Amino acid sequence: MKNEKATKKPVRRKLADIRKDNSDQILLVAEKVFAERGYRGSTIAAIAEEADLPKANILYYFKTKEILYKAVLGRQLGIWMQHMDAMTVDQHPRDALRDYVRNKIKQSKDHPNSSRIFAAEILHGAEFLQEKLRTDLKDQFDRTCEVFRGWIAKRWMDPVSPEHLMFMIWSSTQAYADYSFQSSIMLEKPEMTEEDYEAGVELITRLVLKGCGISLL
Amino acid sequence: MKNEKATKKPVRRKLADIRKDNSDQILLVAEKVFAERGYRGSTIAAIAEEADLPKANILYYFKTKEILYKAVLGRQLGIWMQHMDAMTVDQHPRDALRDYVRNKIKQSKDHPNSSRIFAAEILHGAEFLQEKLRTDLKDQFDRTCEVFRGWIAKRWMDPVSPEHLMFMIWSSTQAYADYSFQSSIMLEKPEMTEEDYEAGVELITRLVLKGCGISLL
DNA sequence: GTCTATACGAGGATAGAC
DNA sequence: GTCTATCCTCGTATAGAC
Repeated sequence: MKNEKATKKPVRRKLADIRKDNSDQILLVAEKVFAERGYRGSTIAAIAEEADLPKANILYYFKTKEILYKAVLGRQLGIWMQHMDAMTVDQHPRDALRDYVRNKIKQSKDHPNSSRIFAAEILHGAEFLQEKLRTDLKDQFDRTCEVFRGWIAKRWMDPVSPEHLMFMIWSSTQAYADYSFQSSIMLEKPEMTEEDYEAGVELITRLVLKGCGISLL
Repeated sequence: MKNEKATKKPVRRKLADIRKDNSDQILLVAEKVFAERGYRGSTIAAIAEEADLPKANILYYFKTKEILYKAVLGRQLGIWMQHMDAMTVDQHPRDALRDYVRNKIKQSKDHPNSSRIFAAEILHGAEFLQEKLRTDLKDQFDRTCEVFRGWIAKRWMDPVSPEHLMFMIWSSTQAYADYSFQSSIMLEKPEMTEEDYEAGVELITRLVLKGCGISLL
């Protein structure tokens, strides 16, 4: 066994574990900072301070700021897409769409930072994310559009454009993360409540279902 | 022959006009750069280069980068809100909402930069815009919600939440500017066409009207 | 593996010539 | 009103002690 002498820790932890814990912690903090201030607005110093570590330590784990940012993006892509997959052509669109809208808004509530990072990234041309959009997201998008087409073929919903329906659901649900600062100002409260999100779910579900000719019951 | 007044412009123009022309030109270019790269990502050098002027000239007209950015924001707020005002309680919601959606998407198409600047600003906490949101936009928002309530009272539409309906219309129409990079990737085209915007108008109008119990005819 | 000190470059802002 | 040269701060990244 090598390097046994090197460990000063009383607890026996593999170096790989320490590394993973620390880099997970950094990723978590970086996600928050990037979401709040954007890629260029975020400084390594700010991330370091938030993580309560010296600057150099951040760069020990992630060699450059760009590498760290891409790591954050990559980690979030799965979270961001995970619910699209749940819709299948065998389900009735009433249930599938209702669940999707609910889950997507719940995600906006629980992980607003993932959503904001993606939104900012796309807004500015998806410089770092373009390739993943063209592959991962595009595949998922096509599969989901295919499900919508299946429902239309079964006469379970009206023949609306699957692509634009998807855009509408994405944007209106994401708004509950991306524009929540604005929404809470309009609603005159310090921040959105559970009831506000619930009202959003209800309204969007209603518009989608009735709009596509699917009865609500 | 030495052109005796070569240093001066041959056309007699007031200094005030020169100033206005130049600052207008700078604002136009700055709008583009800020939209593409965000506030912190934009450099005065980049704006100067795009405007084909030296750096110092930009700062002669706008003392600081922040002042320039706020000028851009202020200039766009009107454009961004102008169509909300057009909806009145006397109109039938079928016509008013259809026109609003159409105009809002047209705006996303014609002025994508205004929309992107606002979206980025709000995403990151509306640091520079918060006051204007609390006053100008909030007032307009309240008036429009009041119009919706009037329609509901007249039984012209179902009793849906005016606030969340507004959020839904804002976000889904704005997406045609903010997320157009993503949308065009999903649609597998270099950029969105006239027909794509038209399909968006149609889908959103349909969902809003049918969703609120307003007949389409 | 952790941290201090520092090199180095980018970018905002200013002085002052023309 | 226009522009060159320059200052200076801030932020990334590295070297090297512990």
